[in-house]
Amino acid sequence: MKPVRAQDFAERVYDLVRNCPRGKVVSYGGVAALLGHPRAARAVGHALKMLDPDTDVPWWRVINSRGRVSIRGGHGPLLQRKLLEQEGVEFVRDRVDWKEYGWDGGLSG
DNA sequence: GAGATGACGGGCT
DNA sequence: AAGCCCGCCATCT
Repeated sequence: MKPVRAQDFAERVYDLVRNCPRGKVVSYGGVAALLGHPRAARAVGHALKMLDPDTDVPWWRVINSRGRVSIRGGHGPLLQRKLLEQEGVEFVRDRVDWKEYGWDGGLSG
């Protein structure tokens, strides 16, 4: 058994987000729960925050439990919304419908 | 080691 | 519905 380092947590987040099918979205809490840490939603946000602009992780598919973009300030939220719309995700009242685009963690995509 | 921060979530007012 | 507070976890200073 290889010891689980804190840094690995971020890697697990990236690996899971990479599994998120195109055109779908998942919440921070959802990612955390799938990783075995249902209360580590904030930690997931940190992991994505540390990502580089050249990363291959679809961080934009991760939003908050309200179906809203959590990033504040700058072009961050605008970029995320644009990327999602490019994948077919529709925004209603600046929100995404979970029963329509919500990802349950399975390979349904 | 301790304190503060944040791309969160749920509950209460 | 909108705003405020507390709890949770990982990272940074």
